[in-house]
Amino acid sequence: MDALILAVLEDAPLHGYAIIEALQERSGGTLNVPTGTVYPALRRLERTGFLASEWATVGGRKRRTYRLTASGAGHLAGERTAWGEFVRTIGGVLQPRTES
Amino acid sequence: MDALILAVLEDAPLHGYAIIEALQERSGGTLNVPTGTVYPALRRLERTGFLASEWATVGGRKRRTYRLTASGAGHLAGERTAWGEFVRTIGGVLQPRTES
DNA sequence: GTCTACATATAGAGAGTCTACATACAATGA
DNA sequence: TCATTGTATGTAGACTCTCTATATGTAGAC
Repeated sequence: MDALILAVLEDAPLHGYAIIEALQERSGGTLNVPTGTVYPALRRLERTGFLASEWATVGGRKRRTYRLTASGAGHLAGERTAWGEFVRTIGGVLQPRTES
Repeated sequence: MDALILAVLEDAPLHGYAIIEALQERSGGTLNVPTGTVYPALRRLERTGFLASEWATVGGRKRRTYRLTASGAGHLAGERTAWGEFVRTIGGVLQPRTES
């Protein structure tokens, strides 16, 4: 989850609600992330220093806009590598053994 | 985790300890699953009906050998499909956007 | 006699996700 | 005018899974 959020914030800063929409769009509607997952995750990522946030008011609505920090970008790079290794490992174990 | 266990039991029935070794072997040593993960998982899978077990004594040591049920095999097939979709979805979101 | 490998199992901590709820403003439509 | 839908943030509590640590016991090697 954390890596996904960092990934959508890589291109441009977004607020929580927009992040949820971005995740849905990028996944072709597959990913349906509830607010109870995203908002705690954002706070967690900010506390860790991977994100920074600012309040803004747009059209009478308050938004908390998050942006990726340098630290967060570095972490994202590591997560991408780890994801690739993870997929290879799990895929290798899950793969059916041919009997011959 | 559950799918990984089902996968290693697809070829032949194994007992808990052997499952841990099989997971390590298949992953090239990457996967190091502690007993506190495997044994509860095995009981869970048996309770669900995906596995069945029998006690055996080999060389003075007691073994509980688990085998895949038909239900478990069906579940494994579904999990493999789900894994593929999951990888595509996450990979798609995680993938860096080229700016052009 | 002690250490390592084999073998199973549980208790409790920790972390993350989900459901459900609470709040509030804007815009649309009946 | 009032209800509904969409935008927007957030928390509480339940739930599930994984991990660490611990407990127990046998077999074989040194």
